This record gives sequence, C-alpha cells and structure tokens, in this order.
Amino acid sequence: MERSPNPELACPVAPVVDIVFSRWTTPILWALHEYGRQRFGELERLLPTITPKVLTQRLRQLERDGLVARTYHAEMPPRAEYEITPLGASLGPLFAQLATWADTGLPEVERARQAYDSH
Amino acid sequence: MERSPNPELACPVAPVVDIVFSRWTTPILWALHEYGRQRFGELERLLPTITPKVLTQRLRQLERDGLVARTYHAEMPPRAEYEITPLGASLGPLFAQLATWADTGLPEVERARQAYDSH
DNA sequence: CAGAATCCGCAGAGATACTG
DNA sequence: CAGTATCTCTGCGGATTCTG
Repeated sequence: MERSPNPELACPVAPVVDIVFSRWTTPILWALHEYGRQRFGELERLLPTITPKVLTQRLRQLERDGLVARTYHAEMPPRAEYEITPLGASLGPLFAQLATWADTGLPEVERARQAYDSH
Repeated sequence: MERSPNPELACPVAPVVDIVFSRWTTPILWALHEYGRQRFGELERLLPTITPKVLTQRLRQLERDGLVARTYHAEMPPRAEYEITPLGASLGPLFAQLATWADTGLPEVERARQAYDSH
C-alpha cells in the first residue's frame, strides 16, 4: 500500500466537507429537506439568527453546487422559492447516519470533555 | 408534526459538524485511521501545509472530545504519540459513506458549477 | 522533538441601512 | 418581498521565536 504524500488532499472526505459542511449549509439543507420548498422569508423565520446577507450567500453557493434549486417569480411583490434538488436529497441517508451517530456519539463526547476539563 | 422554531438547533446534524468537520479535523482523523499511531512530527510530515500551532490546537480539541488519544513520553528527546480512540474509529462507516457519496456526488457538483458559471 | 508564546493579516460573520 | 451595499469586528490561521 503506497503512502500518499498528502492525506489532506488524498483524504476523500475533505472535498465533500467544503461543500456540504461549511457554515450554515447543514441547517439550510435540513430545513428544506424537512419542511419542503420554502420562500426566502420563510427560511429567515426558520433560521432566526442568520442574517439576510449570509442566507443569500449560502443559498447562492448551494445553488451553484446543485444542491438547492431557486425559482424566482418577478411578481409584485416578488417571490423566490428554494427547494432541495435530487442531488441535495441524495445526502439524506448521510445525514440520517450522522444523526444516528450523534445519538450515542454526542453523549460520549460530552463525557470525554468533562473528564478532560477536570484534568 | 410540530414545527420546531429553530432548525439550526433542532437539526441533529449541526452539533456533530462542529466536532467532526471543523478545520483540519478530517485530514487528521483520516491520517490516524489510515496509518495508525503517529508521532507529532510524523503527522506534520503527513500534513505538509499545517503549522505546528494549528496541529497542536486541533489535536488538543480532538483529544478533549475523546476522538484521539495522546501518550506522552518525557524522554530525551521527548516523544508524543497520537492514535485514534474507539469513539473516533466509530466514525469510520460515516467517513466511508461520505467517500461513497463523493464518488458520484462530486462530479455532479462539478457539472452543476460549470453549468452555473456559464449562466 | 514537541510544543508554547507572541504578533499579525485577512476572510468571513454579523449588524445596519437601503433598493427594485 | 427579496435581496444588495457598507461597515465593523472577531477568530482562524500563518510566520516567527523561544524552551524543557
């Protein structure tokens, strides 16, 4: 088995992380996956602490990466709707497994932290 | 089905992301998982672009979270070894599924980006 | 060798205000 | 309503230096 000189690049997980697990992307994808198609304002209400600027940035990134689809209606008032794409939905099992790991993993992490913090 | 007021907190994936997918954590875990127990300098060599300060920070975080174990030998010269814990190793299937998703997902993302960038 | 300490730059987040 | 336009500010991360 040959040693790769740079696991940072060889690590097959790293590129996915940049796409799927950057700031705010998982809560956005989760909201769209759970509650279906949402308007911009609805997403703002679902994610109370995000600012419109950042929400726009993340939605654009997700749209560019093909995980989210945007449909814009130039009515008055304007209407923009966001929904998850098949590619985005294909992350579902992954998120499910992540949630499953969290069930037992997070408590263990919490215990490890308390043990560590009390020297 | 009741609507949670804050998917950012309700999203069961979010807390895991902070622990597992913060900067440099996946390449480090990957390296320890692939190549087994490593000394500090060996990790530095495996991750050529990381600085010792950041490597130390991330290793401390991973140790505190119980994903990595550190054994220190106060010899001369000193020797510190890092290995993945059972908890850290329990992320293996997750990483495998992530890598599997990458096989088909990354090319699709790439196509989506090119389509988006050419308007 | 394995780090700690310090200084520094800057990308990205947040707050606020404005527009088609 | 669905964003943009500025501004500010924090925290990550890099570079450098020092030590047991």
